Amino acid sequence: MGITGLIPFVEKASSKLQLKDIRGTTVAVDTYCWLHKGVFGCAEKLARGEDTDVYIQYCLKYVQMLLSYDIKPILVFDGQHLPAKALTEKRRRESRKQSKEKAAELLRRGRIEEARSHMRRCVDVTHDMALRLIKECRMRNIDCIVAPYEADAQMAWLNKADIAEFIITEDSDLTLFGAKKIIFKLDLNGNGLLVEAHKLHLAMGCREENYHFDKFRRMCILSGCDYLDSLPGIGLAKACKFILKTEQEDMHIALKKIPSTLNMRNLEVADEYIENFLKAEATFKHMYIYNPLERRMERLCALEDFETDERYCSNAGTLLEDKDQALHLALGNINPFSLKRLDSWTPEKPVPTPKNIKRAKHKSIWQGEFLKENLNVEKKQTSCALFFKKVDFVSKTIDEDIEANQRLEEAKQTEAQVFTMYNFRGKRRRSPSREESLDTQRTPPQSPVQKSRHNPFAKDRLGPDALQKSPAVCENGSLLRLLSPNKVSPLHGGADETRVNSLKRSIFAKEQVEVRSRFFGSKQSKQSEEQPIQEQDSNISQKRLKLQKQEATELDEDRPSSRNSHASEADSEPALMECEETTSDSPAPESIPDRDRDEGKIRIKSLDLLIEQRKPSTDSESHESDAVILLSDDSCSSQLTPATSTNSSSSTTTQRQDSFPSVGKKRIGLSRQTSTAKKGTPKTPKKTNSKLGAVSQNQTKLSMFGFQRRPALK
DNA sequence: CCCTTGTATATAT
DNA sequence: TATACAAGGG
Repeated sequence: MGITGLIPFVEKASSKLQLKDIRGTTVAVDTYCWLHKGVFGCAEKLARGEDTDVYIQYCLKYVQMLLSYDIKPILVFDGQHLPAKALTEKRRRESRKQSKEKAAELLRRGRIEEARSHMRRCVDVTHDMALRLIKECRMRNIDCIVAPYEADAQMAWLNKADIAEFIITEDSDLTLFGAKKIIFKLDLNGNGLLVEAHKLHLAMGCREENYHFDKFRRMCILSGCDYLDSLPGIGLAKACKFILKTEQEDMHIALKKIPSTLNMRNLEVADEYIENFLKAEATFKHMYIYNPLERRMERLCALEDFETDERYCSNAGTLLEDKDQALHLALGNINPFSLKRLDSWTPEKPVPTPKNIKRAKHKSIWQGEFLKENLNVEKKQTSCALFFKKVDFVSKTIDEDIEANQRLEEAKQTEAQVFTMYNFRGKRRRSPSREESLDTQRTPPQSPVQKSRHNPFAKDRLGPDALQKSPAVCENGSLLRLLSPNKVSPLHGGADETRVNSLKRSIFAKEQVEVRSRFFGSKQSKQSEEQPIQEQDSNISQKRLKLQKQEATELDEDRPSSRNSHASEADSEPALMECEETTSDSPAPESIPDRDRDEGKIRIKSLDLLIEQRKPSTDSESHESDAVILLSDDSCSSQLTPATSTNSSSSTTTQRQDSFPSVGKKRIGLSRQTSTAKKGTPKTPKKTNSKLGAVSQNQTKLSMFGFQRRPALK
C-alpha cells in the first residue's frame, strides 16, 4: 500500500540513520507495522485460534530498543476505517477469508507446508490485539494513542506539532501527510532509513526555490495512492515530469493538460477524476486527528490554511460529537470499528507496574505537565567535548584526550545497546547492574565534565556513587580487574600517575574501547586478528595522524550529517564510528542475542579472551597459538592453525574483508556456526605474517582489538 | 529507451 | 506486505 515505489524515488532525500544519533528524542511509531510483522511469527497459532503473546513480545522488543537509546516512543494505532478505504478493506477481508479456506483445505489433505503459507496470509491484526499491547504499555508508562482514523495522519500531526521529532513506519504515505522526518525500515539493530521532507525537492529534481510541498503531494496522488488510483500509464516518474512542467495552481485546469504535457494522446482525464483528485488531496491535508494535549479532535491542517472547500473532505473523517467517546477511542478503550467500550483506563488512574517490569520515566503526552523537549543530542555531545577542551589545560596533546573521550562515549552507547539486547530476551535477569544500565540510559547525562571524564574502568576507584551513575561495563568483577589499565600491561604502569597524554596512553585508551566493543557488539572489530601485523604497524601512525585531523572537523560538525555522508559506514558497529579506519563495508552487524543468547557463554568466552590478552605474546606465533585456545568450535579451529594461515597471506583486501566476519565471529563465540554457513560467507583461512619478529605488546594488542586498515570504499 | 505493471518471493521465531 | 525482477507498451 501507500505510494508504489516512493521510497526508492526519494532516495536523494534520504539517509541512513542509527538510533544512537537521535538519543533523547521522541518518536511516533506506526504500531501496526510492528504488529503485522509480529503476527507473522505466530500466524499458525493465531489461525488455529490459539492464544499467544509472541506478537506482543515482538513489539515490546522494539519498544525496549527505543528506550535503551533514551528515545521516548509514542505508539500510534489505526482507528476507524475511512469510507474511502471501505472497499479496500472489504477486498482484504475477502482475500483473508480465501486464504483461510485454502489453508484449511490444504491441511485436510495433509500438505502442511503449503497450508502454512496460506495461514500467514489469513491472519488479521485486530483491535483486541492492539489493546493487549496498549495494556502492556500502560504498565510501562509508554504512551499510546489510537488515531480517530488513520495512524498516518495522527503521526504526521505529532511530527508537525513537534511532539515527536521522528516517525517510525513502513508506510510511505506518511510523507504525503506532511511529516517532516520519517524513519523507514528500522531494524532491531537500530538502523533505519531517514527521509526528510525538507530534502524532497532533491528527489523530484526541482530547484529549491521552485519547490513547494504541494507539488510533491500532487505528484504522489497522481502516481496512484490509497484514495485514488492513478490514470493508466502514469507512475511516479511521469507524475513528477508533469508536475515539474506545469505551474498552473488550479488543478481543474492543470489536470486537463496531462495528455498534452506528457505526449499521451490516448489518455483522457475525466471530470470525475479531477473531483476525486481534489478529494484525495483534501484527505491528506485535513484528516481528523486527536490532539492529546488539548484532548479534542482536530483536523491535521485547518481548512482555512488551504482554503479548502469542505465538500472535498468527505474522506477525511467526521468529528465525533461526544468528547468523552473521542477521548476513550484515542486511549484505546473503545473498539474503533464497533465503538464498543472495552476498558476504562485513564491517564489519571495509572495502572500499577508489576515489580518485574521497568517503567519508563518519560513524561506522558496525556499528562498536563508534558512539555516539548527539543533536546538536540548531537549538539550536546559536541559541546561536551568542547567543554572538556576548556577544562583540561594541563595536557599538550589535548586532541588525543578528546578523541579518546569520544571513543569512550561511543563505547558507552554500545554497551547500553548490548545490555538492553540481553534484557529484552528476558531470559536470565540475575544481575541488577544490567537494569541500572537501562536506567542510566534514560536519565539525561550528568554534567559534561563528568560525562567526558567517564572512565569505563573506574568502577573500582570511584566507589559506590560512581557505580550508580555509570553503567557497569561488566558485572563480573574479576573481568574488570583484569582489564584495569594498571594491570593489563607493565608498559603502562606509570601512565595514569603522570596524567600526561603520551602516545602510549592514547593508544591504550583506544584499545580499551575496542576491547569492549569486541566483547559486546562488534563484528568488524573482531576482524583484527586476521590482519597482518606488519600492515598495522604502519597503520598506527597513519591512524593517529588521521584521527587528529578528523576530530578537528568532527567536533564542529553536525553529527548526523557527517554520519550520513559516510553512507557505507553508517551501518557499521557503533563503537567504531569514531574511528573510521577500523570500520568496513561489511554487512550490518546482527544483534548479539540472535547469535548467542546464552550470556553465560559469552562471559566465559570473554574471559578466555582476556587470558589471551594477558599472556606475554611477543610474536605472531604465540599470538597465533593463543588464538587457538580461544576456539571452542572444532569446525573453525582447523581453519585457524598456523599452517593454513601462511598460505593466503597474499589475498587481496576485499577477500580478506569477506573472510573476516566469519572467522572473527567464531573466535569470540558470538555467532553460531550455522548462521555464517547459511549466509554463504566464504571462509578464507586466517592470515598472519609469520616473519614478524619483535612486535611490541602494545601493537599486538592493537592488532587484537580491532585496528586494521580500512578497506577502500567503493 | 524509459516507464509502468504484473509476478514471484521473503517476511519472524 | 513490500520489494525485486522481468516483460510489455508507448
